[in-house]
Amino acid sequence: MDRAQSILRENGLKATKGRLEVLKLFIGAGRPIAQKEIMAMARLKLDRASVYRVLNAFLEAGIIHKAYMDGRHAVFELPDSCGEDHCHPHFSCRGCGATTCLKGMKVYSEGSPGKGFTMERQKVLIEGLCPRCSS
Amino acid sequence: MDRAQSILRENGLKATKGRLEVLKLFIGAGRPIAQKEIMAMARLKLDRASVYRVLNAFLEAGIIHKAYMDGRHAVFELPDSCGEDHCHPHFSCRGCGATTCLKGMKVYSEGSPGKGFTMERQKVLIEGLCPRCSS
DNA sequence: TTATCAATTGCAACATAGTTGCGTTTATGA
DNA sequence: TCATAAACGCAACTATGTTGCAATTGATAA
Repeated sequence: MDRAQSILRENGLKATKGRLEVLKLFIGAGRPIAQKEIMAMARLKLDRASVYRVLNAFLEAGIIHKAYMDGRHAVFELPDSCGEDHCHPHFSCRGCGATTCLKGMKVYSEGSPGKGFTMERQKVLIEGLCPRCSS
Repeated sequence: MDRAQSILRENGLKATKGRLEVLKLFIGAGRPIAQKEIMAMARLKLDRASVYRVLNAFLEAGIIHKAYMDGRHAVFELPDSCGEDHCHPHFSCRGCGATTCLKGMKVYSEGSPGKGFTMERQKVLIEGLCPRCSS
């Protein structure tokens, strides 16, 4: 029927109310969101523990990934166009705290980390002021 | 007398036992460290709250800066060679959890974040396996 | 050197993010 | 429809970090 349902099925996860709700929020948001926001946006009441379990199940299945840590809490997003090993940078606004994906930017690294280091993933977080808070 | 003392004086901070101890640990470590490590390495007993207050005082004064968030806890370091707006990337080992500064690497970004965004700081965290955990 | 006073500390309580155990409910597949 | 394993809600717990307050201590001035 809908996209959420088929994503869950593809990943061998039961299509429970909570999972559908959370997944639809991710699809609808189109930007990285945190557990707190999920609780606030969800129409049906979800238990905090259950939301974390849903997030962990999604993470394990690769349905979402951890965009970055914002202060003390994690921010998650659908992988969309980014691969596991290299993703678009994220922008975090110092003013309003909002998160944006900078899909138009690419980040290159120069030099090598050193002998013996195996690089698996690169996370880039850019901090500053968003258009609304800049003016 | 010693470097720690003069750093505190330059920044108008009282040279208390706790501050000297924490600052010496940073100087001695030569790598990013977390509050937990500070508690473990400190010879004289320091209160958890006091360590956080020392860290916050140092952050405010610019003596240290937050290298990045590792899971749920922050990792701090002396700024050394890196400016406020752009710093060397950090390497976090998936195996042993150790943190390393990749001072030999530089990170460039291509493209612009979009109209109206003001970029202030860029944080790069590279995850993978360190030489010891790779073999 | 000693007195003074604001800054700092230690303790305890609190806040927040995330996890876990357990009994109950629910989605799936036979 | 029924059986069953997975998922859920609740409550308790862990870990990181913060805050209020009384006691202590470092820097300055006498």
